[in-house]
Amino acid sequence: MKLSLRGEYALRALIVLGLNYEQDVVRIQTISEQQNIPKRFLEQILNDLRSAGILESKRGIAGGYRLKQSPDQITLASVIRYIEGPLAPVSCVSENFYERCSCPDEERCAIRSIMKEVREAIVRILEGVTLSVLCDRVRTLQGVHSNPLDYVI
Amino acid sequence: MKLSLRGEYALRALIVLGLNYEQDVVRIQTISEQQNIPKRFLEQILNDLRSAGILESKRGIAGGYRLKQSPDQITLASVIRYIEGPLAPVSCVSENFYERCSCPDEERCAIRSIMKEVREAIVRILEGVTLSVLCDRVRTLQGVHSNPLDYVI
DNA sequence: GCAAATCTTGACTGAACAACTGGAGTTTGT
DNA sequence: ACAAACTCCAGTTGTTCAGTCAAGATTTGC
Repeated sequence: MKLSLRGEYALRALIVLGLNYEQDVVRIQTISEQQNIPKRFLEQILNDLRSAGILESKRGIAGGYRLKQSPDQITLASVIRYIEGPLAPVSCVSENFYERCSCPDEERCAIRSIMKEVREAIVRILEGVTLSVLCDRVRTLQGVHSNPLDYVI
Repeated sequence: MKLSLRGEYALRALIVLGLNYEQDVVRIQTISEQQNIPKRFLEQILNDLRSAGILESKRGIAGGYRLKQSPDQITLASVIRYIEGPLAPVSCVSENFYERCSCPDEERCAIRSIMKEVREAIVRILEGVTLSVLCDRVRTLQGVHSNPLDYVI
């Protein structure tokens, strides 16, 4: 698993929206400025998260994005799977993106058996961390502020 | 961490050479045919491993490659770091390939703290697996053969 | 109804990387 | 000297990454 900038931006944006959960929608530009993410690029990413059913949007002059799912139902694993693809280091050990690899005997492949362990370890962590856990961690790391949009992630 | 074909080929080749440790050199072509790896590509990869000090080569008509280090001194972590780069999912949590990321406060970044855990888990596994462990696992998975070059990895 | 701000969609680009392929050169054993 | 092997450099093809741009659709305030 490798997190590209795209994935990192997605997580940063989700945290902003998570801290603002059940409030009004947040504008792309607000997130873009606050998190220093190129606006056009962020547009794409948020749209992808909307197609994934994680966000919902409101159009027009008072428009913006908002979480559709509850923060404690959104795991890092699911977000990263959606944005980046497989969590496993090789796709022949991936559950969700399995692809056969070129080795002659997959069942008895020693490399594969190690990579399965790696995959397990990664999944165990990322399935366990929800957006609400992440937001809590932000609050802990930064202390309590009055306005959630002030958080530096 | 994501293992590209290049990295997978490197590991497969190393296993062949590991099973043949302290024997004669093995020719590129032998490894290529046995493991179904494009010869020219494998050439490059073995050369890289030689520059890394992991392999040594012998030129000429009876030439080929051989492990330079002992199999129990070669960890998967070191091989993958050399061939692929950082093990960490983002380079701002990498020990060996650290790069600052774009978030405003790295020390208090919640994403970073999760990614550190992921990195730790990956490293713990891959530092613990040496080439000799891997070769043992191949022998276990496949039973004992007379000729090490017969192993299907 | 109109303007302004916002999201939506899709195409486009430039750089980097992956996975090879080719060819010329060098070393070595016989 | 010669052929089989490795070494080194260069180029190719295709894909992904990280954006950018343009044009369109939607909503709201006035």
